Amino acid sequence: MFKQKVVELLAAVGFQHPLLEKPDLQFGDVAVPCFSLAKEWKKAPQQIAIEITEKLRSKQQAEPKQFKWLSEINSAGAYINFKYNQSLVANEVITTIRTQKKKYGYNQEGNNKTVMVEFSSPNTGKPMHLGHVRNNCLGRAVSNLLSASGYRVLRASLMNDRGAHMAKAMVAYQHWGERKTPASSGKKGDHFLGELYVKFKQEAEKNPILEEEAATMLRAWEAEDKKTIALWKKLLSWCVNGFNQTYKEMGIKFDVLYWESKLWKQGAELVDLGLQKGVMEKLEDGAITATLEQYSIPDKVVRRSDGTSLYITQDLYVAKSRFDERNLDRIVYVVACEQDLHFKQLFKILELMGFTWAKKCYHLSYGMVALPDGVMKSREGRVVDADDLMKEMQDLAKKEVSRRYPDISEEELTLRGRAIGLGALTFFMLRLDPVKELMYDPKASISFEGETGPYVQYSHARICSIFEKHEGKIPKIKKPELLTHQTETALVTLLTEYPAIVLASTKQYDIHTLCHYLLQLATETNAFYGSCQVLNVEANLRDARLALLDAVRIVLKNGLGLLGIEAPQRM
RNA sequence: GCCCUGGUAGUCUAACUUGGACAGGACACGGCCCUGCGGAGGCUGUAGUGCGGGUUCAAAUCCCGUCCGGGGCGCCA
Repeated sequence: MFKQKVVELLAAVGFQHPLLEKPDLQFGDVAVPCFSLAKEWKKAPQQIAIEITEKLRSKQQAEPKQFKWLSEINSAGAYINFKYNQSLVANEVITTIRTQKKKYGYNQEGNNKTVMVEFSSPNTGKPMHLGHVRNNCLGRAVSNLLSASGYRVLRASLMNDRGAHMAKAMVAYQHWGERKTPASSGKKGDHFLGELYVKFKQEAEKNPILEEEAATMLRAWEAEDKKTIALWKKLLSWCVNGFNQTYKEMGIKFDVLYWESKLWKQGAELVDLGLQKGVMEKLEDGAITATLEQYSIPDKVVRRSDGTSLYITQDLYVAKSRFDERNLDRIVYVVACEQDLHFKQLFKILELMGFTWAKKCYHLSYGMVALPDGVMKSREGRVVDADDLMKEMQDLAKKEVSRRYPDISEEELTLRGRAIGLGALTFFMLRLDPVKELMYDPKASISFEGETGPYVQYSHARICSIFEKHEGKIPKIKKPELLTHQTETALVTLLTEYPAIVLASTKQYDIHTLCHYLLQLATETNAFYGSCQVLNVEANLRDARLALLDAVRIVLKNGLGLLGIEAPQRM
């Protein structure tokens, strides 16, 4: 909120569009490099910095009121450094945070426009794995961030509930299911099916006839054979029940579910339209392809020679129907980088078809999640199962908690274990730039030291503990000018930056930026304790520090909330 | 083979869009703080831009080449 004032000040002395940087503490709170003006003004940047600083200072003398939020303006080399009037800034930011509470950091960038975020989109018939965990975490965080930026968010998932993988599970069930059910065997529905799927893979290697059976099963499904459909529905409902348990465990909810089984034939009229518009052309054997070669993208077949449609045909249809029906401002597809080309083709076709909303489609691509010894592939049987992983993390967290608090109740232990275990997992998934491949190292992920979710949660809980010691009293800030220690002013400055971090994180889908901000805030808070006492000091100073910590606590909780992580009061 | 993407200390990573003040942080390793308002902490030391060119007053950042990793190139999803 004060950066904007700096921009205005500079504009008043003829420096348009300055770049604001965060300098080293010794220099000030905001720094502006003058290199960009060197050419235009035909002067050395150092000289420019001195001149602008002089101008600002004389302005400051003329109208001191306008500058009361600034304490110093200095030039240093090619930089102009601004130092805030700390007590004024501290008072304003702390009061703002404590007034807005949960809403601090929100903005109205979205202006209530609607965005759909499609994520997760699992294949039924197999349980979710580590890759889905990253996807779910990203999808949830992006949704939360967009929501905080004033968008109406529709969380959507496209369930891939038909096709070869389901047919195989169905064949496997007929052979080896022995009339068992998830309930009778005490298994989660998706795991129950997952085991059948693996069984099919193993048996099919020995007995190729099974593949033919699966193909027959798929044809029967497509022909809507009654018995086949009944079997499919039974297996599907088991699987969906299983998924719902996983989503519940993660705390993820969807607003809209799409079912491939209801959509897979759609899109024919778009292909006809594409032909009319010359975006698509018929091949010799009757298949139809979108011609993209002139845009350096490989052509893409959108209708088979037998007249049936393909996955991308469905995607074309689904995109159009979403924009037609829901007045969307944007769709964000959270899908792994394997499908980069698919989305490139999809978006290009939509654009060539003349849909103006095509440019509002965004593929949030993320790198593969790997195990230390190679990439995860379900058929290799080295899958890290999502449910197992979440349970493992919670067990580890519980172990840590009970080691520290042996007398804790089982109920409380479960709550904390859940918050900490899932927090660790979620933060681990979100702390990296999405384009980077993520190596899932079980040992590193369970560590509670370093750049982790539990570290941020710990900082929050530690503040809560101080308030508890103070009998829950939350004082007003009376003398913000007492917050003069280096660690205090650093915290205040960090707090002012939070809304800008949220906005930047949202605009660029850079969730890891928010993660790093929270780590920094947590580190700075812990450093603060090292040099400042809170409760055992004079009352006005104590209250000022408590007010500061209260604001930090709110921001930590808000930030973790956006990431989809709980902020427990005790750990 | 072609296309996309990444390469930053022993390991992982930030900054790359918009080139600028000693490349920021974490883990590991070494030293210190050890009856603390929660040590799940703080302070501190060592150590880094794959390689080769180019543009620029200035390059981790932009351009070209090269090497290495990952992904993709189906009338599969």
